[in-house]
Amino acid sequence: MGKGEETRQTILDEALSLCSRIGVSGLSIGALADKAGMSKSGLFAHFGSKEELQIAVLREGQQRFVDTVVRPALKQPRGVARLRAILTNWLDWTRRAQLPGGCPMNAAANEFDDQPGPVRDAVEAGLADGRRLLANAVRLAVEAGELRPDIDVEQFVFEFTGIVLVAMQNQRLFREKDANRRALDAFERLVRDYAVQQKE
Amino acid sequence: MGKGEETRQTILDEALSLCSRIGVSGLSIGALADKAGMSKSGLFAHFGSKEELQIAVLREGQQRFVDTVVRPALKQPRGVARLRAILTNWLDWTRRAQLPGGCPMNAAANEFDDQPGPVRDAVEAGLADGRRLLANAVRLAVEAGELRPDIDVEQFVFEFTGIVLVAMQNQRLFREKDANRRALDAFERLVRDYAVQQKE
DNA sequence: TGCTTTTTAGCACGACCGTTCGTTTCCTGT
DNA sequence: ACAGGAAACGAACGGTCGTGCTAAAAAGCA
Repeated sequence: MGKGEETRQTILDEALSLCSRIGVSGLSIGALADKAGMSKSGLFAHFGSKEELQIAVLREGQQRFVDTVVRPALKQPRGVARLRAILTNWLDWTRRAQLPGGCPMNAAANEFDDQPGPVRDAVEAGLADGRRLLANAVRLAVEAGELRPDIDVEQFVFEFTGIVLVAMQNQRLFREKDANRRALDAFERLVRDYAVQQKE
Repeated sequence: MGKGEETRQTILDEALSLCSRIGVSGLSIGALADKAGMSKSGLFAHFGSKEELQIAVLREGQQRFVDTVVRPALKQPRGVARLRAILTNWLDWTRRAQLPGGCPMNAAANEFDDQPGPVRDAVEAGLADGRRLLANAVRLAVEAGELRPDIDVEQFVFEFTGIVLVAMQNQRLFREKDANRRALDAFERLVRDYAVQQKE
């Protein structure tokens, strides 16, 4: 890895942590350059525009999400266990990934849902990736015989995502300690409803 | 209502619609003054600081939320019907309230959850109000004999909020037409699980 | 080593930011 | 109609924004 790639990576690390606190649009090149210990223009040269920087940061965040949430969950067997692992990993992935300010992608989704352009496209693509991934895990649970074959996968993903979103809001805004427990309870209820009939 | 109050109100209307698109922190006094057709300093005088403006906007948004979502739902009888009305009103309240850019309070919740200060406090207080209100409606449904007496009210509110959050993200970011249907389906499942036993 | 390419710094730019101040215009009550 | 106060304005402030341009420094390679 050449010098360029190296500093680019440290910039992205710093940018990710900064933007987790103040958001993707709040991220400013000057402030980021200070954090990274280099000049504005030197940093700028790595990306060419602020938009490119924002997109690069989101991509970096997504990769770290995969590394922190998805990959470890693959060690669980296919089915509900893996879904549960995804949930629990997801619930505190920002802490484990050293992003004290919350999920950058989620923040970006709220900031850019009304601002057409490449950044919004990147956010949409990123979240769509997550949905596909989740849908796959649900289908595996069906194949494993743990969830009903006639399940509406998209509906399951919808409700699963809702649990994650409200848990994050509760723990981030209200600093509630039991948000994760509530999320798990909701998950178990969700699974119970969509589980294969044990006998009527 | 004196002249001052009058223009202050038109400013807040304009500010609310603007901030629904670009967020509370993205709201700039210059841009807002242009929209309102007055000078920066003239507008500024009404609030004294940007922070005060932001808080005033959030308060205005909250009142409009009550007028658009809560008040109409009170026409429904206490119980599940009223809860369902709250949900359906909530799902498209930003359209009916002429806020094309989504719920300002939710946007602010994501922007300010890491930025201590009066604005964050206002957001937290506002959302806490909503939770209390929702919890009350749930308790009325219990009293009406439609939900189990041993229900965990906070848990119900938690899951209800999750449904709303994911529905909004889906309709705003993915422009999905069936987000509302999915939300209603999820709601009915929620209610079914917590309904009084019809007979075992 | 020297040479070429890549990477970084310095500086300046126009634009916009929130805010202050002094002035002018408008409204209101008598 | 007029005085007094409220409301709006225009100009300016110190800053920061993103973005170019040019030169120096560093890195990679012969």
